[in-house]
Amino acid sequence: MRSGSGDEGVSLPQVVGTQRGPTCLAMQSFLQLLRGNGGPSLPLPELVTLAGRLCRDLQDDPTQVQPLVTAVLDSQFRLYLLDNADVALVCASVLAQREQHQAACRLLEGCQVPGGSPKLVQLWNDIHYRLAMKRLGVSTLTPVQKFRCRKRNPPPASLCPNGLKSRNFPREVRQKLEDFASGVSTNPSKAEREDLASETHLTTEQVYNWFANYRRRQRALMQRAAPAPDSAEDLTSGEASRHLPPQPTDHPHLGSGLVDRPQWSRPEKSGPLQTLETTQGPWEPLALTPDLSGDETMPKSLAPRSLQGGEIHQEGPNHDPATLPPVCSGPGLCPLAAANDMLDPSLAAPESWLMSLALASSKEVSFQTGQLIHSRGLDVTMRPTDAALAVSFAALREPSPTGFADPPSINPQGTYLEEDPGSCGSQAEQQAGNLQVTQPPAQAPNFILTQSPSDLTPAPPGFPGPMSAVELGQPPPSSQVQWSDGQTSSDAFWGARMLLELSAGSLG
DNA sequence: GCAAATGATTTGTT
DNA sequence: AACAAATCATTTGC
Repeated sequence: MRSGSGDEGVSLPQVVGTQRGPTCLAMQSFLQLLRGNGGPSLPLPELVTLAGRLCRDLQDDPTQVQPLVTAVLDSQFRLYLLDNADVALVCASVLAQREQHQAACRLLEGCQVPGGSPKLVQLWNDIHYRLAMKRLGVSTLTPVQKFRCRKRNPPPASLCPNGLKSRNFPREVRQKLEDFASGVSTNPSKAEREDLASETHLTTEQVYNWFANYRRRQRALMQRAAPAPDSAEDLTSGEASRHLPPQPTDHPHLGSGLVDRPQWSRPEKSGPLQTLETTQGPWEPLALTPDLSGDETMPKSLAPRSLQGGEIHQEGPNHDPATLPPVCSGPGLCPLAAANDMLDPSLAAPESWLMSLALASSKEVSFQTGQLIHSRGLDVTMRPTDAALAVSFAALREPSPTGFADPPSINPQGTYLEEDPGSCGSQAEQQAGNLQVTQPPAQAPNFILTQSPSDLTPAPPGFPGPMSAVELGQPPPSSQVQWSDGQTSSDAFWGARMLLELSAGSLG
């Protein structure tokens, strides 16, 4: 912004290209104009414009700028000339360089630059930084010291007539962006960003940055809320043990708009559960071996692996991603709003339950964080969304009538739900209620199938026998699943229904 | 005064 | 170009 320059369309002596000579022609004529007796031989506005152009062009040349500033400050037209932003900037800068800080500040206070000037504000601040450094006897100021300096020495209103702009976006703007992130997408398309930019009066780049920061910080929040140890030493390190997961309700947007991560808080000792990686890779399979009974230690096959750049790690023969249904990620497949409504971060990681399910069934299970669960061990390919998982989890916490029990041999110390099982229980109840499932308070934080599916024939009371993919409606790659009763449901929720029916014993 | 929040920038990758 | 990650600078809340 060059407010106050106003040098377009005025025929003035050329300065550029001649400024290196000791006798700048333009400046010589300018100095002569300044010395005019009784009034300038050039109309005042043009004189001001010429002064501004000279100052701008010569500002980096001390040998030229010094006499120029002296001439301006000694001129009878000083007050007019200083209303040009470039003149004021150069003059104040020179004064500041001469350690005449007070004079520079008075000059800046006195100039009336139309519309203000960010550069002059910056200079004003720089001058006060220097004064503060001098006072403190330091060579640099910390950002906070600078901030306080600015607060103590606000720039004159004439330099920023519209007031100092807040660095943060207005509340309404942020609200709009957050609404979009939680209700539509955290990753808006270019067209959507352009729409948002015009709605919020931000630039598309600002909108992009906002969503990038949003995604990043939501992930960080999740990682902080649900630290999954990468290694044994992580479990004992101060960093890992210092921060307990914050209450999810403290973060109104936690769980809103996060489409690539599960939202549940995770107990610290989540043991063999896969670390939540930040990748958005389509799959993060985890091959489980069935011989975990009674052993709390992490099996080798469960050692966390880093997953870089969405690379797919496959360790089991049944985990060819090409044969798996597509990740539920489209808005049509995973109604985000519904997911968010049902999502409850306070529920312990539902992967735990499904892992247990698979463990007990002596089969393999692999899962991708939050979006996809694949348990071929049950002849089921589950693709619930986060919401479905939450519901599934809630339903599965019903231990006895569904054939679930607490085999201490597999998960002897309630590893998955160590913290505050009571609150989890009430949450589970609430979640289950959303699907008309009566959920008693959780009495045992861990459950497991007592038998593998192959041993479940005949099924225990209320529990279905081994289920084939056909019986359960192996999810086609499409978005609809047909159930045995003829109903169809989107695959966003069929995993939940499967588990609900499973737990209610209505399947099979 | 400190920590957290926030917007922007830089760098590297796909 | 889009994106993630790391980082910086600034602002805010306590």
